[in-house]
Amino acid sequence: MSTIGRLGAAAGVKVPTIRYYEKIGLLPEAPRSEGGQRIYDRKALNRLRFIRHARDLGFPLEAIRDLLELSDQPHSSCAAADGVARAQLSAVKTRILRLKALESELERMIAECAHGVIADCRVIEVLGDHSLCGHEHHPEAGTL
Amino acid sequence: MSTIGRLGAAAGVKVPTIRYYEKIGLLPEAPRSEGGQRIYDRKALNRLRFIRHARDLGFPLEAIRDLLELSDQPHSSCAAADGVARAQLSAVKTRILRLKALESELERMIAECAHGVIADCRVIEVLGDHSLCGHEHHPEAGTL
DNA sequence: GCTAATCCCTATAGCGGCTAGAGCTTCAAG
DNA sequence: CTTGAAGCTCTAGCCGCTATAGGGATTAGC
Repeated sequence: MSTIGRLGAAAGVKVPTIRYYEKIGLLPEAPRSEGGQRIYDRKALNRLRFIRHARDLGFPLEAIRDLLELSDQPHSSCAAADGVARAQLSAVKTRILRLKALESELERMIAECAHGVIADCRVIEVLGDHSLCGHEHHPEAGTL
Repeated sequence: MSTIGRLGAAAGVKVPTIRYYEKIGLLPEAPRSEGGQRIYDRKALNRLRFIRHARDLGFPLEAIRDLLELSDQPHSSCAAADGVARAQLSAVKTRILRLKALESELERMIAECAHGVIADCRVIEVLGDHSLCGHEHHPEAGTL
C-alpha cells in the first residue's frame, strides 16, 4: 500500500525508472488509486529490489527479464538461472582483463610524460601512434 | 588522397563512425571530390588514429576533443593533457575495483547454487534479498 | 475548510557513441 | 558501357535511463 515515491525510496530506484520498468514490461502495470496514482504492495517491492540488485551486478535488463520469468516458476530447474549468472560472470571477467590492460597502458603513458610542452608529451604522442604502445587493445564495449 | 572507406580501413574505424565524428566536430569537414565524395589526406588519418586509440583506452569523446585541441597547440604546457590522462586512469581504476566486487559476489552466488530447482536457487534468492549478499555494491555507470 | 507544498501524472526529448536501413549517386574494373 | 562496389544523405534505433514541461492529486499545517 505504497506510492511510487515510497516504493522508489525503499528499493533505491528513482521514480521515473520505475515507470520506465513498467513501460517496458519488467514490472506489471500497477493498480491505481481513484485519482489515478499507482499503488504498490510488498510483492512489487520485492520484484523491484530483485531488479535493482541484478542491475547493480551488471545484468542487462533482458537477462533480468529471463531471471524474473524463472523465479515465477519455482519448480523448474535451477540450471537456466545458473547459466545466466555464469554468462554475466564471464562478461565481468572479460571486462576486468581489458580494463587492466588499459590501466597499465595509461600508467605507462603518464609515467613517461616529461611534463614539458605538448610537442614532447608522451600522452599525446602515444595516442597518435599505436605502435608506441605496449600491446594490442580493443574497444571495451557495453555498459558496466 | 584517400576515400572514406580506405581511411576507415587504415584507422580501424567504420565508415558511418567517421561521418559521425565529422558531424559532431571531432574531425574537420573533409574536402570533396567533384562528385561530392569526401577526400582524406595523411593528416586526417593521423587524427582519426588518435581518436581511435584514445577511444580504445576508454576516453570519452569530450576528453578526446580536449586532447585534440591541446595537440593542435604544441607549444603549450603538457600539464592539461597529463591531467586528462590521469582522470581517465582514475576512472579506469574505479571501474576495476567495482567489477572485482561484482566478480566475487557472482562467484559466491554461483558456488552456492545447489543445482536443484528454482525455489532453492541461491542465484535467485540472493538477487531477491540484498541482505544475503556479502557487501555493498553500487551501480557501475558509464561505458567502459 | 483552505492553502501551500509536495507529491504524482503523461508525454516527449535527450544522453553517449555509435549502428542500421532506405533510397539515391558516383566511381573503378572489365 | 555496364555492372557492382562504394559513396552520399537522412532518419531511426540501440541501452538504460534522465530531464523537462505542463498539468492533477494528496497531504500537512493553520
